[in-house]
Amino acid sequence: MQKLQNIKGMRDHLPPAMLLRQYIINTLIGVFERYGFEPLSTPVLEYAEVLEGKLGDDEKLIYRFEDHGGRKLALRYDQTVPLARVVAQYSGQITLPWRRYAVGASYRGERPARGRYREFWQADVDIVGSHSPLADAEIVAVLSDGLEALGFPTFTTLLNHRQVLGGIARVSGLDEEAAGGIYRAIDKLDKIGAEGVREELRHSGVDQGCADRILEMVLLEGSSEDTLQALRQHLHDDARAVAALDNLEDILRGLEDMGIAPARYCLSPRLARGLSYYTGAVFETISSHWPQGSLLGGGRYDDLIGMFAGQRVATVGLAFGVERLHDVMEELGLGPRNRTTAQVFVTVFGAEQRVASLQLARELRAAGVPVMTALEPESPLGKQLKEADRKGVRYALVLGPDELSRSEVLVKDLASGEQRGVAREAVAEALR
RNA sequence: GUGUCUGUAGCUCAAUGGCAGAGCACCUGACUGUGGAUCAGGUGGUUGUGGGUUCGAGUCCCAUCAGACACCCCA
Repeated sequence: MQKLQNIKGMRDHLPPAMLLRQYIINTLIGVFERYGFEPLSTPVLEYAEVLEGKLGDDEKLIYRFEDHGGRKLALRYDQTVPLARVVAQYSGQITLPWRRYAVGASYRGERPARGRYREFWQADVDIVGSHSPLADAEIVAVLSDGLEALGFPTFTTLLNHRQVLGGIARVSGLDEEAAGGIYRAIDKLDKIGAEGVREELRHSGVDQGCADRILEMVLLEGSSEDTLQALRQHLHDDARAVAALDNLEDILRGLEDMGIAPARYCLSPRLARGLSYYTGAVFETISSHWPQGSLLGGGRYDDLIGMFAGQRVATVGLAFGVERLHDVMEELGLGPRNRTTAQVFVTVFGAEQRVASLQLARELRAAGVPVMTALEPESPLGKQLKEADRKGVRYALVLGPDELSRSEVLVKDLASGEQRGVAREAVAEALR
């Protein structure tokens, strides 16, 4: 018999963890659907060639398999490539622009860390087929509303644009192609400080004057409007950067018009992200409670979704990482503290009262109250109450001879210890 | 993928190279219509796994698996 253990980076989710996970997922789905996003589900397995050639260096992280027929398969790496496949495969059945969400597992053979696993769930939202800055704004709005619905007290979404970074590189006289390392250095500003970035830039072969110019732009702080104006002055010679700043201004106005609290977002020229497939706006949410890095992120990627269709399909989206949210919420004590699904435990006093108790449970369920019943009518009441308490059920109901003779039910609040007799027909109401 | 650290009862952790232990949890009872508190008793281990050194290994060495942290990258 093999030792029982999990595959590295893959976890079991026991009921307490599962209850919080489901709360997170259900809460997010609620927000998505209030914006009119539609659900999509695709298989966890894809033909390997569907995933190949889209991820660059990350390709080695893909889990690959052969099935019994020798077909080369792969576990999906994210929800984005499957979306691209669906958009191409069902073009006749999909009306653009399409707001779609997908919740499910993806797999990456990375080194696991806190908030980062080899099997992980994402709640992914995208708007497919729209260039509008309102689409970008709406994704950020969904992000904001989602985190607020989950009860996050503080978070900020940093906004930037790929062509703002490109402009910063260009006006500093750098080869854009070779600028990847520079973006990564810039992105680390908050972690390693201005001098750390200067050091890294120098290592990348950037001369002192260039580094100073880059840092001057990247260190801009303050209101989004001020940052925007300052960047316009620095980048006014670069047409693509100017267009990007116009786009960011439109997105910011969209957020304002949508009524998203200004404290929730901020223009940040230092935000870089992976950038491998982003083509426009990028964003990333940070929280002081998650020093490990970004809570979630996303952006516009106009080239990726259309690749199977053979045309550009403007798309903007983001992914909520369920495990990461779960780990942060657990640390912060956010979310419901339920340890079980049942709100009520119906005891069975004895053989004589068994029918009455089971029928009461049925009535409560019909009224929408989640109920679990005692399975051992012979066991003493104390033991049944103990079971209810240990399961974490809020109320215990007792239907003994005394209660039955008065057509009452004893309702005991296991948290406070208070108990009272309630008329049988009023029990469901009393438990609300 | 690189580096550092950790792994002993269900959980949190003790044990100088020399008899594997405690607290909590769990089970039973004190308590035949009342859970939590208290008291008494009890169950529970191939010390992650496989090798090696040694008279003797939880302890030292090697490998491996898993976890944590910092890089890398990301949800």
